Amino acid sequence: MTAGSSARKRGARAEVPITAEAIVDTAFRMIDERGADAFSMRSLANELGVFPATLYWHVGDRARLLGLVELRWSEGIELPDECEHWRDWMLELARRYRRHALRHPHVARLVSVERARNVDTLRIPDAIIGKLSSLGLGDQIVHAYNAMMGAVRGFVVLELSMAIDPPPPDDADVEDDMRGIDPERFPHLTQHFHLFADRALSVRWSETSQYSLDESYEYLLQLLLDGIEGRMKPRRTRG
Amino acid sequence: MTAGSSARKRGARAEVPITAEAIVDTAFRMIDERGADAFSMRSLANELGVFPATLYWHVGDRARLLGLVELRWSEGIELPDECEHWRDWMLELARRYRRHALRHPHVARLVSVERARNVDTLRIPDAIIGKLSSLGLGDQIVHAYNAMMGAVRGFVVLELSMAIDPPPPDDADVEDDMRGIDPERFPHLTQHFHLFADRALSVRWSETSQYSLDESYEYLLQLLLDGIEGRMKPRRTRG
DNA sequence: ACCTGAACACCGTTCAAGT
DNA sequence: ACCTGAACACCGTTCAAGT
Repeated sequence: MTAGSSARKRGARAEVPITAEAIVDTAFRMIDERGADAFSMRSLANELGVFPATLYWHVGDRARLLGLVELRWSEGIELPDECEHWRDWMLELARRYRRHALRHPHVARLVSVERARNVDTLRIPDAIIGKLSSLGLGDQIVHAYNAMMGAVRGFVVLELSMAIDPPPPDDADVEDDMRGIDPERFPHLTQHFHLFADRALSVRWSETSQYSLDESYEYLLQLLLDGIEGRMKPRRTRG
Repeated sequence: MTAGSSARKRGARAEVPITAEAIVDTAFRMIDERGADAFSMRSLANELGVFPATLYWHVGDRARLLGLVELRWSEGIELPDECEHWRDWMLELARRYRRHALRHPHVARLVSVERARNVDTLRIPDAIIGKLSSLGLGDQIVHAYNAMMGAVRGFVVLELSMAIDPPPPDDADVEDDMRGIDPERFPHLTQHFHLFADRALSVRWSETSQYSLDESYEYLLQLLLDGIEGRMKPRRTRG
């Protein structure tokens, strides 16, 4: 009984037939509940009660499987109603994106980090382009798109990697890191430490910080949307 | 001669002594020149002519080694002169950061993606905080910092992952993907395809696209800096 | 202090062979 | 068409033992 508990005869079919869908399902659940480290082609096969080679028959290789997991994940994001004003629409989409990522941090991180062979939907990109195209941005539309996409997705990826990677689990190093930073080398951080402690990218340690980055995210979105708005009308680019 | 070409006697020292520095050096070079896949603790040990266990004695484990590689990489970023106006200073730093990342794409991606045990300098964060603190942002300073950090680093990470992950190497799929997108499902992308083709995040395929994201990056930076500037004076947040 | 040699417990992927 | 069983070529990490 190398694969699962019910040893099948060589070449016999599984009693409950394995499908690509069931594989993606289980992979998603494993990553979501037990973390990325608990997932491998072998552990997944074991969970399903089949041999690893079976997975390869159904979904290709690991990269393609992760592509399918990414697709399943992204389908969980619902687009806001079309009727909304573009600014509220964009704001709401960005919020939903981040909320969905924080709800499935392990999945969101793994698929955005590993070379997943793209089964990319273009569903969300297309919707964003649609909204932006009505703003009279001209050829700048592609830059507005890239700026939104890069900043929003990037922010969330960084947030996830801080939330997931356990910083060196040296017990009460918290206090050490806190007041232990060298005021000579890092004078500005020292001075404003009360504002940044456990609240800023690169200055965070407790994996589930009591302080979320909610406000910073909102701040970023306002910067982006204000900026795009300011470039809409034939008002000059700067000044 | 399992390790290197010159077989040493059991327990004998290496003729050229291995140091932590030499290990980080070689790791950096391997990742930089041959890509992340060519790097492993074993392949690195092999390159240095020692057994894997030697590395563990000098640098701890893989996560710590990557932390050191990250540190080495980040040291290659020089801070702009202090005398510059804050806006030009910030702009220049952001440009240098991206330039440095694009110069060492494999290193920059691997260390930003893998759980590297943080040997983080806080050199750059401290400098950024210093600049921001002179703008009269009040408590918003932490959000300005997070927004800049998240958007800039995030944009670059996404750009790198598109540049590195070889999209399915199906020869002239370029043309297939180009006009092959379903106009029913993705009407907006279809309509503005000439603007986005190979020029936008999620809509890029050739790994060394002739179109860079330079302009989009500049656009993003202007949005961010304009926004921060607009929130400096006791001028109201919106309107 | 520094390194070997071997072992442990894993990986992803391929493939002939079975039903 | 679908799955087994075994193999190939790797991993990261640990540890007793040597010098």
